[in-house]
Amino acid sequence: MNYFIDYLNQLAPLPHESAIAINQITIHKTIPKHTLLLRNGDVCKEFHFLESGIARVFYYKDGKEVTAWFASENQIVSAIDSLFTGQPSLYNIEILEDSVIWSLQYNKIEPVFEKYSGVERLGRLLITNNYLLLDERMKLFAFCTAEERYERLLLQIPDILQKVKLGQIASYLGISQEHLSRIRARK
Amino acid sequence: MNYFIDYLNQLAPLPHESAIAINQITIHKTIPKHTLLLRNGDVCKEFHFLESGIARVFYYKDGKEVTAWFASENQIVSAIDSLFTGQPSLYNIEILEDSVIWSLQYNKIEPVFEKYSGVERLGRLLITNNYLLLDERMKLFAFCTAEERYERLLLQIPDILQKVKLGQIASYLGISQEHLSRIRARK
DNA sequence: CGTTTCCTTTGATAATTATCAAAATCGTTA
DNA sequence: TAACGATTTTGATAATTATCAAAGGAAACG
Repeated sequence: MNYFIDYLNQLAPLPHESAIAINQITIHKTIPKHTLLLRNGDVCKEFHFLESGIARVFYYKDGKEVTAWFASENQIVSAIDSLFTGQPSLYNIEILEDSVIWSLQYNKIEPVFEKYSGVERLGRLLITNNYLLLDERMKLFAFCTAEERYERLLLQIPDILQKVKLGQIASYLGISQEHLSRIRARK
Repeated sequence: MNYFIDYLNQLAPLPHESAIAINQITIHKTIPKHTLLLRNGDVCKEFHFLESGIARVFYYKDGKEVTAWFASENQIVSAIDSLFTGQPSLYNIEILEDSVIWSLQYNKIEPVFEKYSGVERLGRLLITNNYLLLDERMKLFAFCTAEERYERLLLQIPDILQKVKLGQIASYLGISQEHLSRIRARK
């Protein structure tokens, strides 16, 4: 039916009827680069599936932007802290390259959960997946040096250097831009 | 009925029938301190609710123990990375003080999910909660100095100093034991 | 093109934190 | 209470990483 439904379907089989229900609360958009999908302080009400393009999640620390997450094709991006709590988010979501996305309106999903227990399961698997990703990121910080984290990121999103500024990558790795520059120099 | 069911019930209303179903796959145990509930390399097959006592999750890095998580009364502890993937865990789970726990046998939960969609929802909320906790921990590392993280931990588990060795706390905070000792000295 | 602006690299220095070794403290038990 | 083992603190030094400033390059725009 569409990329987003395909993605969900691969997490858990999604009957046609519930696929339609999800489709009805999902908006397909083309977003130009530099768009802010969410500004910190706002409540996040959607989560976005990236059909193509690249996005980053960042927050401000001492007035400076710090990247918390990158998302590229076939990934979910959202401010989960806000989406699930209804509290204003600390995070900003920025589209870095022209992107095609599917935005699911989370405030309309409750009736769909009620009606289709398979969707409830999908929700569980989706958040479980995201938990595991976050756990991976914690382990990466726990086990690996900045240099190793940098190499891992390159494996994960090989063309990230072409699309993202060095300072944004450095803050994602938890180091200063200068330090990342020096790490790259000695290779 | 029991502490664990009470806890679940407060996440989402749990009909009597499904409470019984959960109860049937849950084991109530008293665990003496220093017990290893899970050893790294093993697959985690349960998750544990702490009725009383304290536990920690740790891994080995360069032969040294590093604490990833503390859990105390009314909290869940598990090696979620392994529980949900079936892969061997990097984590160890150790009981630090004599504890009373409820261990849910996760490999028996699938039929319960199938039968009671409310339990599926509970599973979703449970993992969502844990996601938010992990996100908090990430933010703590992102936004706060080791000193602030230490103070936050004291607020969260005030008597942790009485129960846990300093080195274990230091590794949880991401610093050396000596450094934590010095942080404490200048207060 | 030439110029302007933004981004990355390089250099020098300072701050933070780790490491190693030894001393001090605490708790337990003979 | 004395003595032992375990834990924590302290001191000295080294390693890591940040910060600030300036130079070099690359991209964007007239």
